[in-house]
Amino acid sequence: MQPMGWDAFGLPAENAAMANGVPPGRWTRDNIAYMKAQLKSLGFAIDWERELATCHPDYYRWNQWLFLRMLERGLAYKKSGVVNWDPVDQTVLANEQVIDGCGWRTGAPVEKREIPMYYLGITRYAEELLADLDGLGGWPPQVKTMQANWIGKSYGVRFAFPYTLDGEAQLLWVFTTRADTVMGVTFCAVAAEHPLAARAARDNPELAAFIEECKHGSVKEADLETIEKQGMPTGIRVRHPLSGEEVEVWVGNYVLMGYGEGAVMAVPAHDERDFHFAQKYGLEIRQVIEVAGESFSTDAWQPWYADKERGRCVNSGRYDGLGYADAVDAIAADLAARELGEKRVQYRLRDWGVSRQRYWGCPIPIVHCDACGDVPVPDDQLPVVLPEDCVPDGSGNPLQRRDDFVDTSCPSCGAPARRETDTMDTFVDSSWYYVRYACRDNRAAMADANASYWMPVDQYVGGIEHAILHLLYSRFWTKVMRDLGLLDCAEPFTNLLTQGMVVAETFYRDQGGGKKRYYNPAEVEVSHDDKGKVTGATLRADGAPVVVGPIEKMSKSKNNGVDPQALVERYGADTVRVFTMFAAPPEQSLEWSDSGVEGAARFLKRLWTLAYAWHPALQALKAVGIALPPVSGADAAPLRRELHAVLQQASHDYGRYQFNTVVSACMKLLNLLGGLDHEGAPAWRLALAHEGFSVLLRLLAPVAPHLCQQLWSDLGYGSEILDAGWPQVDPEALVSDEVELVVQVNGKLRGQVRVPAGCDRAALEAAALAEPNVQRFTAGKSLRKVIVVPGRLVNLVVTDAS
RNA sequence: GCCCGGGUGGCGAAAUUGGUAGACGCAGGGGACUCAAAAUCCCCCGGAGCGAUCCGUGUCGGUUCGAGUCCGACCCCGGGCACCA
Repeated sequence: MQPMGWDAFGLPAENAAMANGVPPGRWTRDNIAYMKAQLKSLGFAIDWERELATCHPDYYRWNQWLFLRMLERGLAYKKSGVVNWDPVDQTVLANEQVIDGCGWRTGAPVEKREIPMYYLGITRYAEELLADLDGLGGWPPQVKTMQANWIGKSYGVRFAFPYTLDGEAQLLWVFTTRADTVMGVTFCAVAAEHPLAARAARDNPELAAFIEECKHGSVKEADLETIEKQGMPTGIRVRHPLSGEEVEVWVGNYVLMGYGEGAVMAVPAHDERDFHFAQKYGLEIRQVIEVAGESFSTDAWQPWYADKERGRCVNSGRYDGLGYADAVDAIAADLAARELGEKRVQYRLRDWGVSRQRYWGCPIPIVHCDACGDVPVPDDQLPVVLPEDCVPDGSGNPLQRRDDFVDTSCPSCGAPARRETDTMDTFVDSSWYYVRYACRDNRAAMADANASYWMPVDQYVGGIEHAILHLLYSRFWTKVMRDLGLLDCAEPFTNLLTQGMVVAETFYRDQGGGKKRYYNPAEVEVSHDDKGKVTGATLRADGAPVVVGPIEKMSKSKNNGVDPQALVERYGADTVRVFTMFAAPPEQSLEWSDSGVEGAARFLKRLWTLAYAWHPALQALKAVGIALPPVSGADAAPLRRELHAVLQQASHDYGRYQFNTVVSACMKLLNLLGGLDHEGAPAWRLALAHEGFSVLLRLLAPVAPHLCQQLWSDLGYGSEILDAGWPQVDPEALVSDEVELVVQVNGKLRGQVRVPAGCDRAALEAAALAEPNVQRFTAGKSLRKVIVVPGRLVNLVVTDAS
């Protein structure tokens, strides 16, 4: 069970409050008391207020302390940032659609806002974060691939286009990974937030309007990539650094200010996006790369236009004939000679903006003073704590209206000053909680020798949705703590299991104005057609229809979470655990359904009944202290072979976290034991049952601990199943003197043969050819080849006799 | 749009990583027990065919003695895309 705190993904207490009808987002002292009680009733032996909760003042203290250490080292800094801003809509208040106890999800289009923000310098660790992925052998490869792509190391050239503006010589810097195409530049494009765009807009109202329009879009990469590419010329011209030709600067809505220089060179002939942009606005497309045997046309884009491997420079003066690598070298050297550029390694990764305009988060420990500027809160005044009785009303960050929080004095000069009201991203909280668990009692330090002793975490389990952000932030935070001498490890998690999402249907009604109200699956009656397809859904409360939305991961905002508590109450925890583990392997996403829970209940019931059927015989055996005879003989051998084969498979599957087939193995063992007659059983059968139950109970104990512990002691194996040790495969039991092989003819199954275990190839071939059904397919053909897969099959390759 | 996964019976899935496709369950059908029902137990259960056999792992193509598994193209679904956390 995952330890629970206030963040580290989802506030359990908040969910509990919502489930109990407490209006979400009304964070009053009463609610907090209620939530504490909820946590206690859920059986968490955590005094969360004193110890573990990541919102606890003592945890905030170290968030803030480390933030200040980063600030001292320039690893945290303040700069202007562009964020998405949900417009506040008071009418939503009535609908109780809430996010984060602060902002209200309105469904209205977002605006971009430019505000001062604090950033953490994760990009300084980009190289190490990338390189250390190689050492993470216990991580799923796809997670490492995702992180590597996210960091996005690329080799390129940073160079400048000189220009003169307002009588001053200036440089427009750009970055490109395709310097070999630089002679094909026909224009440049800058982001709407670029200073050059602002300067040009000063005497160009049309451009100013366009820039204003760009500000209304989203800053999300997904949206930027899918919007229609739009642009407008600035009228400003810059000089090509190599050819000296003048090229025009455009403002493009697809250029990101936060990435690279906020400006790009455009080579329409060899970049697909530039190509379409140039086509749309009638800009020049100049071919400077050719591939032998292909012909270039400005009519339509072809993938080879961007081919780095086969391309050669043309129409590029002295670079003609060079391939990609040589051309980049030559061009970079020439740019360097003019002091207008150099080779540069670039990362896609951006610094981590941690400022949030929300109430519920760790306060950023800064005081704003008119005289001294932004002053860090001194260590001895940490932590800066949140007022607990704040009631968000949907009109922005409520901290801004709390004078008792905001009004303070400057730590430097003592004059009246204002506290920063932005709080930290809650990813900060989740970046090191596992470190704090190992040294939670230490009031004097963020981490100590205990933390270093326990770290790194041997086995971390989390949802695949955290593959990039949370897991990358945690790795970064660990490296920062190491560099500050707080930890002696460089990576937080040795082994990683990424669970698939539990997904469920979403149900909603449109509230008008793009707003939606989501209903929990428990409140909804779903109708199906004969094939089991969903045909519609109605709300139980009023019988009127609701819209069936897409199947998505369970979340608060979509209100599609399903609480297994009802099942636990009806069937017991062991049954629900067996059912859950049996449903699918943990890495796979799973659409939640109750069907099948009956099967799990039946299985445990059968196990219990069968164990007690054998109970008197096994007890009697124990009472007289007879040593069990070895399980041997012709009757026992095949059964014991099966027992150990299943055990081998189950142990293997535990090793790869495939718990569904472990449960399946336990069911097979039960079926095997159920086939043994316990009435007046001979010694070998008693011994086999004794061995069988001991294996089955130990395999199942991690999944159904209560029942297995009880049976373990009832059947007289010992007092604690936890101390029993893992069952071991007996290699002798697996040995068989006969094997059954499949016979194929030309790859198609035609028969089976039983042969002695040590049978040689010739005898095997003969046996296969002798099989009557096989002969039907080989008669009159000539045998070309015989393929033998030991222990599995013989494949006879035949052709028509010629 | 980009990155990462996935697609197998009516349903959840398995196939020890290129070697008998559908293990183990759920649902369904039939039977036993019962006055009856529940529970329990037994049998059947991908499609076509009396059968031999043929077809079948999202679609199309390829490699191979042999492909759910490998390669190429495409379709659909899920996760992430930096302020949901």
